[in-house]
Amino acid sequence: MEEDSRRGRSLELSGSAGVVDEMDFFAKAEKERARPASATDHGVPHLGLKKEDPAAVNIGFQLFPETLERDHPTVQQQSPPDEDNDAKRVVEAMQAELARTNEENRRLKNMLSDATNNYNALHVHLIRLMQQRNLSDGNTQFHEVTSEADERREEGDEEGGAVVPLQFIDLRPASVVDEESHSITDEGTRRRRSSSPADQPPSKSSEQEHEASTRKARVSVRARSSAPMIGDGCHWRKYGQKMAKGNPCPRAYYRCTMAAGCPVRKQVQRCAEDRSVLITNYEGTHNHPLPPAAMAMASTTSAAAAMLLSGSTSSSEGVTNPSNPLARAIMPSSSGVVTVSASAPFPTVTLDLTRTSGPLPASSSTRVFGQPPHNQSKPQSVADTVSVATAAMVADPNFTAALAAAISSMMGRKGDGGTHQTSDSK
DNA sequence: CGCTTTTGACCCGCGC
DNA sequence: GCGCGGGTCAAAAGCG
Ligand SMILES: [Zn+2]
Repeated sequence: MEEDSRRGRSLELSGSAGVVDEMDFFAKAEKERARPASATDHGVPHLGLKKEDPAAVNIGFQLFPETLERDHPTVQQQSPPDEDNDAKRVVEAMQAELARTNEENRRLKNMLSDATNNYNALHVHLIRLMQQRNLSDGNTQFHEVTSEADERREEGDEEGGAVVPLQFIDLRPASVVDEESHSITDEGTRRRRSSSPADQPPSKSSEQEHEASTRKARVSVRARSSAPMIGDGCHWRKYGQKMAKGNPCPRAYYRCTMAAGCPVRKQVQRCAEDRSVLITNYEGTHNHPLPPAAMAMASTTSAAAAMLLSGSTSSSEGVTNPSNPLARAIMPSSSGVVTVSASAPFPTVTLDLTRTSGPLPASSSTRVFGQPPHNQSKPQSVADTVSVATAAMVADPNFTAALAAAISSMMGRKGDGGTHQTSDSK
């Protein structure tokens, strides 16, 4: 009976969930409850951003103060103190300067978070639009979408506030989407242990089965980090650990505990050759709002997947073209290498942050390969591999640059140093 | 106290 | 049918 109840629960979860897909990523959600730039108006170009209540703004990215301060050299006074007064004054001056810098830093941080949130919302929206487009009439021009997105940006921010209420994109292939079937009999449905066959017989419609085969996209993140696990804004409970066969490093299994029935699972494993590389595999769909920090990655990856999936309809060309707005949209936030492949039963998005170079992300490249899981017109061949050197960030230099900088800096230092906090590891 | 981690047992799909 | 290997469970141990 236990197992039965469990099964029921899992079912309930997937069913209750709006059925969305996504995954989270790092960024520890540290509540910087600090007072935001109070009266001071963000002297930054507002990209149609709306700043909501400061308290809500908390982002994971932490740009280090050092950087900023370096930029903004504080008052240096080499001359030895002739008098105590002088010295004091100097100190005071420095303190003041410091305070100011801090303040500015904070402001920037907040702004960044705002931008991120907004961006995420927009991002998601864009993706959704894309999918709809692709759905309605297969391959359309992306231009329209682009313009729409732009408009959206100017006005859009309803969701841009704090903890983005809006869920994630469901990147299920069109075939599944159009049929908005609700309860997803997840593969997790299969439960074992003991036997209480008294339960209802598994009556699966063929469609459901089909969907099951489609499964959800999986996301794997490769990042350099010596920490046991990268914090991604969610709480995870470890439920297992196994030794990989040809690999001395064990693999750990986690489950999301942020919400009662979050079916999201993830497995963390260390790369065999390069111990400094941590491979995190996400799978499943959160049924609760994610912290903004997590959202960034989530939307990015799912966006990538969506692009692949939907783009496949109109042949890979659409995806290949660097001018593809979607491609551009995806790149900015992930200054790494995104690899999407749908060869497996389920599409897989791979975010590679291994070679995250410090400076600006002009070097991001997207690699897409794979085919739609089920596409009658196309052969299931291994898939063509397309490489796109994305001339990313064309849109908003300011915004994008800031975001990129924040991310790269975060990863550069923290990741390498092996300090990727484990917000949840406790 | 409520939570997470630990850890051996167990389930299950798959190839032989 | 059997063995294997990946994945999961759950009881007990830890921890703040
Ligand atoms: Zn979750």
